[in-house]
Amino acid sequence: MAAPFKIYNTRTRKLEDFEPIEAGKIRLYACGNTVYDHCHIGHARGMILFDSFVRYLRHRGWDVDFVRNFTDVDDKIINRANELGEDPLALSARFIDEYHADATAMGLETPTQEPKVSESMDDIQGMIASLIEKGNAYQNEGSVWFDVGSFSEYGSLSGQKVDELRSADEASGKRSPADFALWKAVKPGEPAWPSPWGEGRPGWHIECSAMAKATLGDTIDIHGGGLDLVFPHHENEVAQSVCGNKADYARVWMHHGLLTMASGQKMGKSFGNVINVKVALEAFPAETLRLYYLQNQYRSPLPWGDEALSEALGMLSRLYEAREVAEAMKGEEPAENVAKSMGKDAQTVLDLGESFSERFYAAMDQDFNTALAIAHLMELSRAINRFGNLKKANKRGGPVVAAALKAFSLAADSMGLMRMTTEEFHAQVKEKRLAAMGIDPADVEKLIEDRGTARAEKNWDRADEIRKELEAKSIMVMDQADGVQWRVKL
RNA sequence: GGUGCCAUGGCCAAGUGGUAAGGCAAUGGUCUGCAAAACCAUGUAUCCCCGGUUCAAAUCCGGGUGGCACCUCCA
Repeated sequence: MAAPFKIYNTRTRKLEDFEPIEAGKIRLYACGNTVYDHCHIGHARGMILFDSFVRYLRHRGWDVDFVRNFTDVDDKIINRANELGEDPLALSARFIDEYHADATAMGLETPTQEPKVSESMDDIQGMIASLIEKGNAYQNEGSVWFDVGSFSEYGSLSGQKVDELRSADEASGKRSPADFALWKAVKPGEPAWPSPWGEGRPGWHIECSAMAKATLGDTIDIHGGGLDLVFPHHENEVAQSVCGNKADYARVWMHHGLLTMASGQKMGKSFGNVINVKVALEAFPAETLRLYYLQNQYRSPLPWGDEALSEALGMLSRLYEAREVAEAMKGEEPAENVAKSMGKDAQTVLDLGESFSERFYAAMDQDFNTALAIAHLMELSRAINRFGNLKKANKRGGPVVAAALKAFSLAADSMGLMRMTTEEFHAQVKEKRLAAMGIDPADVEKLIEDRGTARAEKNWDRADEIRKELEAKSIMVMDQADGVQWRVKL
C-alpha cells in the first residue's frame, strides 16, 4: 500500500531505496529546537521541510510516527534566563509557546509526539545507568562521561577519526578529550534533578537518544536534522544508543542544508543578522516561505534574500491565478471531445493534468525532489492559462481542466502549498506587502477611486497620472471586464 | 590539520549515462483608452579545467582549480 521511495542517507552518502523496519510504517525522529529564543528562518527551513516530507509520506500511504523534541534544559537557556532574571524552565516554556505559535502561522501539522527533556528525566537516567553498567560510561565528581574509546565504530556517521579531532573542550574530569558529558554535576544557580550520581542535569546528546528510544523504540527508520548536527550531536547519539540498546539506532540519517545570507555571510547572533520567523511572516504570506524552501534541493545550502522571496511570491501568485482560471471553467461534455474540438492547447492541459500525479510522485519519490515537483506545477499552470485564453474555454473547458485541478489539491495535501483560497491569498499579499512597505491601504483605495472617476469622465491624462502615482507605491492597477482590481507588485 | 559537500545560460536553480526542468531578468508581440495580469516568440549554455571508463558522461572514476560547511554554541 505504501509507495516506495528513494532517500539519501548521510550514513552511507548514497541514495537508497527506503526499507522500513515494519511494513508500511515509518518511525521518524527530528531534532527540534533549543527553546531559548524565537524561531528564526533557519529553524523554519527544517520545520517546513520535515512537515512537507511527513505530509507527502502520509499522502502516499505511510503510517508516519513523527517525533520532534524540545530541548528545554540547556546551557543557552540557563544563560538567557540568568540575563533576564527568569526561571530557566519558565523561559523555555514561554518559548515553546512561541514555537507553537510560529508553527501554526507557518501551517505546520503537529508532530505525533513532542517530548521535552524536562519531562524525560527517567528515560535519560535509565539510559545513562545502562551505559555505565555496560562499561561505556564512567562517573567522576558527580558527572558522567561517555567513554568514546569503548565504541569502536565511533565516527562512522560523520567520517571523523577520534585522533584527528581538534579538542577545544578541555573540561576537567574526562579521561579523553573526545569523551562527552552524559550527566553534568549541578553548579550553583542551575536547575538540577536528583540522580544516582548526584544532583545535576543531562548532557546535550543523551536526551535525544533517550527520547527517541522512549517514543519510537531502540531502532528508528529515519533520524533527521540540520547538517550542522551531524557532528558531534548525531555521532554521539549513535554511540549512546548503539551501546545502550545493543541495537542499530537510525537506519537512515537525513540532513537538510543550512540557510546562508545572500551576502554570503552566515546567519548568527554575532553578525546581528538573525531574522525571526515572525518578522519574515509580517512581510510575506507563510506559503511564500514554504515555496521558497521547497523550490530548492533540501540538502543544499540556501541563500536567503528579499529578492528570492519576492520571486517565490510571484510564482505562488501564478499558481493561485491559474487555479482560479481553471476553477471558473464550466462545461458538461466529455473532456476528450472538448479537447478534440478545441485544439492543441486543450489537449496539452488534458494530457498534463492526467499525467500529473505520476510525474509528481516520480519527482518526490526521488529523495523528495520538491523543486522538480514544483516545476511540474508551474508548467501545468502555464498550460491552463494558455488554454484559458481561448474564447470558449470558460464555457466548455471545465472537463478539460478537471484533472489539472486535482494537481493543486495534490500540492496542498502532500506539500502544504495552495491551502488558501485565491481571495485569502491576495488579501494576505496586500496586507503583508503594504505593511512591509509602510503604505496605508486606505490611501491606495482613495487613489483607485479617484482614478475611477477620472476614467468615467474619459479624463485619460488624470487617470494615467494616478496610475503612475500608484506604480510608485508598487501598486498595479488592473482594469478588467468585471471591474478594477489592484495588486501589489511582487 | 581532519571530515564532508558543492561548481549547470545575465541571475537563482532541477537533473536517477543516452545529447540540458522550472523561475527571475531582458527584447519583440497578442490583449488594453494607456497599462497590468496572462499568453506567444527570442538564449548556438566550453554543464569549472585536464585526463580516463563507455557505443554514449552534466551524470561514473582519477587529478587539478575555486567556493562552502563541520571538527567550538548553532537548525
